[in-house]
Amino acid sequence: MQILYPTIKDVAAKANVSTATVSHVINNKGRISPETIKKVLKTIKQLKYHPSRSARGLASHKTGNIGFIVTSDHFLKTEAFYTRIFLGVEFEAHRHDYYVLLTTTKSDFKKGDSLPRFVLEQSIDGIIVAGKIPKLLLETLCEQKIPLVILDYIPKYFECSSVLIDNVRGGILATNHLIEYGHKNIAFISGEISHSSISDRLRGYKQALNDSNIEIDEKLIETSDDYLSMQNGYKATERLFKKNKNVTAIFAGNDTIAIGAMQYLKDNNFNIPNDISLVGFDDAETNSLLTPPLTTIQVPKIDLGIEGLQLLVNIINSENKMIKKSIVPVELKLRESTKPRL
Amino acid sequence: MQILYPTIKDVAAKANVSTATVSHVINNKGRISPETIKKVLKTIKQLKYHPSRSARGLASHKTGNIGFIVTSDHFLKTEAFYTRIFLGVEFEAHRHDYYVLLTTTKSDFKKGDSLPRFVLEQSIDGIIVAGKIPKLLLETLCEQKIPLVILDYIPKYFECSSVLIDNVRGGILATNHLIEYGHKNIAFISGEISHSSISDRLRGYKQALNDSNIEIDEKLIETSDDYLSMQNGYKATERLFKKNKNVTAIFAGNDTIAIGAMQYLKDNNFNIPNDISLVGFDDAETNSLLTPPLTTIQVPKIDLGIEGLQLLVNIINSENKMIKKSIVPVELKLRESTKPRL
DNA sequence: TGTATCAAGTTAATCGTTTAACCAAATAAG
DNA sequence: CTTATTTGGTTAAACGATTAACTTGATACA
Repeated sequence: MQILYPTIKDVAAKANVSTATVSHVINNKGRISPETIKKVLKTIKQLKYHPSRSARGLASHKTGNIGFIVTSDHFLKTEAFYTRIFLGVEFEAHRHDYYVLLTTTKSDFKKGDSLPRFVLEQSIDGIIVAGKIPKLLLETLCEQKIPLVILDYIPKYFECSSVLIDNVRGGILATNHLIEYGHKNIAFISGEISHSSISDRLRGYKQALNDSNIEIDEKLIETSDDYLSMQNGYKATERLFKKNKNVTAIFAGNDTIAIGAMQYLKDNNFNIPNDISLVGFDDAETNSLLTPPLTTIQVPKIDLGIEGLQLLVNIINSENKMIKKSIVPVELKLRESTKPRL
Repeated sequence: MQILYPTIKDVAAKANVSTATVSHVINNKGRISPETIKKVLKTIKQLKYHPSRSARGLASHKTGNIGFIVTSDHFLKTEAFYTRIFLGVEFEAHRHDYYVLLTTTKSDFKKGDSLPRFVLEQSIDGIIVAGKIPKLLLETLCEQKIPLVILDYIPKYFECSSVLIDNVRGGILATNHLIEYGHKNIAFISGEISHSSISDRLRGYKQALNDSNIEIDEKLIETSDDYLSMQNGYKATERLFKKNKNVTAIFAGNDTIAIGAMQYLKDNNFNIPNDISLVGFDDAETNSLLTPPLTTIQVPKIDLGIEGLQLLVNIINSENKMIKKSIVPVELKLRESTKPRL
């Protein structure tokens, strides 16, 4: 029933060489004369031959697949964010002739829980981890000695290759923007403050204030470790205004928090941007649909994925499995939720 | 360097049986006594053995992978829509122990262009096609005799297994909702009218009007074959109002078109929903962020993916490769962009 | 008692590559 | 003119499963 694909034997027979020669031509190995190479390549083309992945995998222990791991929590709650990273990875993988196997994992990985199937069944050559995953899982993965790159998260007490967003710089950009617009009472609100990305944004905020000789007022910093949801953005803003009456600008830890803040401000008859300027941090692509459109720090999620895959491919192809790190830049995306203070 | 995984031989040796017996136990084939099964399973657990995908693939011609094809155009322009479908497929694949290989393809597939790599390299057991893809590509895929399911699109002059959204019913629901709200001059606007999904929505619109004995006014129908973009939604609304002054409600072919319409209406000082009621058709998840939140027909994209994968697995496992079709229901999602006409 | 039948496994070929080890002819070196 | 080295391959053994065909001992049947 299934169509019969030509095998390496067919090519070898037709080209009057051994299968080893064909294999060598395909993989640019061994010593083959230019004429033979030409002849073999021509035959491959004629027969429309493509080596079987399974056979290659079995013989060479290279599968041509990359595993992509993200916790199901993250994926569901911040879908657009991780989806775009995945897309970046997938896009770049395509260029490098890899396929990406996506899997989600529980965020409460326990001892005895089994690793993603693609690890156990040895159907990947490397792993990309997107965002925070349980420490134990990460450790277990590293024990497998499979090349691994982690995106958008630095585990504490742990070294591994990673690609990060320049969160500190993003925090500085956002805060400086508000400072330049003449704001002095600039608040920072967020959830998940223990996540490296968020705490880095806060660090950027503080640094920018420092650099402008504005005193850091802890009452203007309203953080928690709750999830980055609209609800928690709403609540954080509520708490902020309970403690503080004279806020004129808010830098939110991410866009979802910002949308929650927006909601609170609308409910309490604050006008954005006339009364309050608001800056987010880009986890979503839909900010331009908001009223008013949200000024934010733009995170190149696709690029993050691309960079991650490139790094991984580098590691796979290099002998010395050294740890490499990379940081992708961010920029301010000016929209209508911020306004110079008169 | 790489950790050494146990092979079927290790299991066989330790359990004092042949590799064939182990294989039979794993695959529930052959005649093995309960005690032997128990013994083998125990050994497998002890050694933490997992069969290698590559080896299995080579020997049995089953890869455990599913290919997912979408045109890059669609994916980029309607990312959230296809992403969610992909997520549904991926989710269900996980349950069936499959992995999904995603690939994008150009929307102008020509004779001589090569098929997705996973087809050529035989690294998939079945294919899911999401949305409209070039006819020639679809035909070429079908020639390969690989089980295939197409989602959210029916090619003309072509039979294959598919899962579709109940677009006609969606059109009826949207239109009936407006009728029940007392609207008479209900417009339909859209792009891509030649796409089966859109033309079905229009059919639903017409049928609903008919059923309520409202005459169909062609001047109230403003369609084109342009892409479903906000810009084209804007333009379509503009054209609509040029021809027509007394529209009180608009049913848009999808949410993006609706957002474009919203923009036009705002720019021209129409109030939604007081002056004009607006209904979309759900391609996005972000409608609740709009002002006002958009009433729409909710499309269960995740379910569409799930259903698609189930159908595909059915086909893979069944002897007779007959064509199966499935339709997923839609429902009205009431928000604030529609209002009873006084 | 002799012969089928059946249960429970085993043997060995096979899937389509890769690759270490080998080889023959040509060239280079001394 | 030998002997070493290089060039351009080939041979055959893996890789780790699956599976058709076979075996062997037990049971059933006539």
